[in-house]
Amino acid sequence: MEKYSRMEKAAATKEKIFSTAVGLIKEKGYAHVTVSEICRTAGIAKGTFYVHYASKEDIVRESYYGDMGRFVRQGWNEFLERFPGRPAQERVLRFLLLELEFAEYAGYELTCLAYFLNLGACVPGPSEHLQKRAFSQTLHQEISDHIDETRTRLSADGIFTYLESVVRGVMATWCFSNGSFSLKDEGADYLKCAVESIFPTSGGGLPAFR
Amino acid sequence: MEKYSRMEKAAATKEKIFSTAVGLIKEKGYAHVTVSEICRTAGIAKGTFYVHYASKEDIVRESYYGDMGRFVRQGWNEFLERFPGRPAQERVLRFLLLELEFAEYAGYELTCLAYFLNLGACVPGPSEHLQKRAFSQTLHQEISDHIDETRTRLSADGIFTYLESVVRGVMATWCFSNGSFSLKDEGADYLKCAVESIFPTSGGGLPAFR
DNA sequence: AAGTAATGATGACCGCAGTCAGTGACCACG
DNA sequence: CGTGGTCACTGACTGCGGTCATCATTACTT
Repeated sequence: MEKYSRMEKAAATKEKIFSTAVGLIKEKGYAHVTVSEICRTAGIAKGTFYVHYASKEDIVRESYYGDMGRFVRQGWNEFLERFPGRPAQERVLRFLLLELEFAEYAGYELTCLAYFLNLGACVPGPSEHLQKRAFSQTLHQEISDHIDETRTRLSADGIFTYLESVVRGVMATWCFSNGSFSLKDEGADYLKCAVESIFPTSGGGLPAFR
Repeated sequence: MEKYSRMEKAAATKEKIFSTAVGLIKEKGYAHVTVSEICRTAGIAKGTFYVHYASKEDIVRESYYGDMGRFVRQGWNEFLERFPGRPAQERVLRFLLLELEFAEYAGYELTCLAYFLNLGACVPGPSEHLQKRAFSQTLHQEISDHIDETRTRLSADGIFTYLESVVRGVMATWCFSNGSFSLKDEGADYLKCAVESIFPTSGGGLPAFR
């Protein structure tokens, strides 16, 4: 074994905890994995887990939002490349759809759980800081860029909040209903409805994508 | 003490648990109240708690959604009385607003918690059954009654789901942001936006109410 | 009245997430 | 060197939510 600095060793430990935990959770489901089991499998002490993560939930949050960020970024770039210069309505809708698609891709349980845990983070009090999703910047920018094409009283910030709220709400409904409808189809209808009420329709549906 | 039947005794015990728990939670906050403490205060054994309630969370669910039902029903009747024969858009908007108003009335912590716990009920698996909110029937009926006035591809069911999703999403955003904006003002703007995209505007804003 | 079933109530017990006082390897500085 | 301090790491421990075999009392049956 090579010689590592303390920092490198710590980083390696954290990574080992993370990958072990994600593996176990994917294999057996979040509820059926205990922190002790993660530690046993990773070959570390329980206390070490809490050196690197504040809670069991932290693992899911980091995993889910990390993956979501990658997924959305990649899908967005792909869209821009294949369909450059599309109208604002379509661009915004496409972005929002990516979020829904990721939820469906990640699966019902994880989505519900991530939503749940993130919400849990704000339950105790205003002390906790909430996950800021970097990729949301893209949507915000997109809206600001086309604010003159909108027909609404809402400001750019308002539109952003409104649209993100709709996405959240649809996902929550999906969770509440035990994932009983298709986010990609029915969910997309709702998003379309919301986006069209902000950005005027410019003829034709969405071109096929994926 | 009078002679009670078994059922009456059981009901009294359940009520005692409920009122004790709600009292303690309002006093110290959900996270700082333990089931053991509730039992000690109510003068019953821990096992008894679980005879009447499936979990600590059940208390909050029952309390929150019970209050919400009463609040919405009362507000709705009041509205119908004072403003009979209003157009569909306004009626629907008013109903949705009542849900938001209740959230603000119940306060940030409880709302967030109720949302959180309800979502938690669907995390483990599809076995759990979700709280059916009786008062939602009213909104569903309202939409069905005015389905011919709408301008959208969505069915009555779709509109219902869509609008409820928007409410949910706005509430979630409010929770995520630590209750940093006014549901009654900013939240209402979002709802208006959603309702207007379904029901055509028929002149004038909402008349003052409350 | 005697036997039996049903049900509310019990509290010792379990497994879990999370804690904390302590240990030892590493690192900066004299 | 050595030595004092830092930091990753440890695991026995705590307190919690939740369970379950059991009891006690009421209600039903014959």
